[in-house]
Amino acid sequence: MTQLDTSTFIVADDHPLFREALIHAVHNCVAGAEVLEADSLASLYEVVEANPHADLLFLDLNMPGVSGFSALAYMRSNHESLPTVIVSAVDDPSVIRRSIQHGASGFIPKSSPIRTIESAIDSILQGEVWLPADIDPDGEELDDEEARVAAAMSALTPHQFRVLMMLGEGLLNKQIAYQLGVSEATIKAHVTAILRKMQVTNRTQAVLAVQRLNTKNTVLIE
Amino acid sequence: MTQLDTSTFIVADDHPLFREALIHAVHNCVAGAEVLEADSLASLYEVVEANPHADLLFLDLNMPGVSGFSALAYMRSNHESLPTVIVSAVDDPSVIRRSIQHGASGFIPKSSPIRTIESAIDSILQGEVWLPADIDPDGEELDDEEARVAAAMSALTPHQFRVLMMLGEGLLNKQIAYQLGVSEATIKAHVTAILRKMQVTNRTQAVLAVQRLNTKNTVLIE
DNA sequence: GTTGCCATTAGCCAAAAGTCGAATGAGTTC
DNA sequence: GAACTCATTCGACTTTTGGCTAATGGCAAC
Repeated sequence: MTQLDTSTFIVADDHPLFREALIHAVHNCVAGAEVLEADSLASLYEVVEANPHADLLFLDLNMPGVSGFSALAYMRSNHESLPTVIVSAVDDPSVIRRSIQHGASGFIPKSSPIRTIESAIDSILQGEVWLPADIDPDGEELDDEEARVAAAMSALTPHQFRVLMMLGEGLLNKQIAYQLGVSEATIKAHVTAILRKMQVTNRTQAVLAVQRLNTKNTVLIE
Repeated sequence: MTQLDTSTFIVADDHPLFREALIHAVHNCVAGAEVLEADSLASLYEVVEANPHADLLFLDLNMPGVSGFSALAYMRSNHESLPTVIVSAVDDPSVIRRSIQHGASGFIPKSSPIRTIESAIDSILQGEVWLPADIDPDGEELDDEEARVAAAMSALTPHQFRVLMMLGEGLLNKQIAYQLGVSEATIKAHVTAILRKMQVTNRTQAVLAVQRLNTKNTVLIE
């Protein structure tokens, strides 16, 4: 059992039961650890901003508000000092490899036995990259387009990122403005900035770009 | 070798070499068969409409203009009498299963040996559903949302379908109008009809719906 | 402190998107 | 053949997008 004073962990997952199990595992690894929870992209922002010096983030790939590597790419560039471990029900080798390529410090399949999860946490706390036993992280290169999109998304500011995710739900500027509690003019300004940074000319293309970072993509270039 | 008089086959694949190989295999199975080719969604429309009584269509899942099950879903409902066999470089079990669930008469992985492909063609011509040896077609149910989208897309008219595919490329109404040689007003009318049938309120949402039928989707509902 | 970046907003404008109603023509039913 | 349905087409009209300018305040770097 690793012993760290007042370590802070963040568990971002929309499944309460699994969140609880993971928190339990963390406590077994680090006595007295403080664990914060988030069940959506929105709450993740709040928690991370309120605790900029957290030690480790456990991030589910699919939560309300994001699906896929978008949140990971964003987190890695906007909170570089916060190591992020992906925790996911999807355990496709390509998804695992891409998680690492997008900057994750590890990948824990939800199907892992508790013992395995705990030893994974231990390894990661010691600065190692932890992966399921049968995965070769260097299997394939990251698709060029995917890398380009991830880089573009990294350049987004926090608000821009949130807006982009909401574009990805097919929302109108007006709806986004209402949900974020700002004026529509603000959203338009953000959207314009997003389109520029993503190098696309309209919102539909921006959404298509984001889709490239979905877990769901199994690259199939020919 | 099955013997049929003046059988007509359509091979839709954007890879010329593979098209040729497949045509060769067809000729080996059916002497004197007529084989028509298409290398894109656009040319597929032309060929199918010019030959409404073709006997079998070999369809690649990923061609210029479509990617995923969209074309399959559309073909199955707009040309019910034309059996369609999916031919694809992707040989993920879930993709194979979904092909059948979307109405394909068989699935031939591009990696199959020629002998296997020929015996597959033979089986299919005799009305059987042919699958790679190791696939259980009843593995999993089709995702509800995916089925809903496929059903909605089946209700589209030929023009509406073409327009939807072009929306999926992020094109403007103006660009679609130009490519199809009609006025922008016509495209707008089509888009409105599409939005209604797909039960969404704007083009971005329509595009997101189409994405659900991409090969690339590995269903991950929780 | 100045400079730069971010977030916010307003206002204006042009372009694009979407809705409605209407005309045409093809095909079907009775 | 009259009545009907439906795909396709289009113009007129409204709403949404998106670009541009400009102004404000906050925060961080140098």
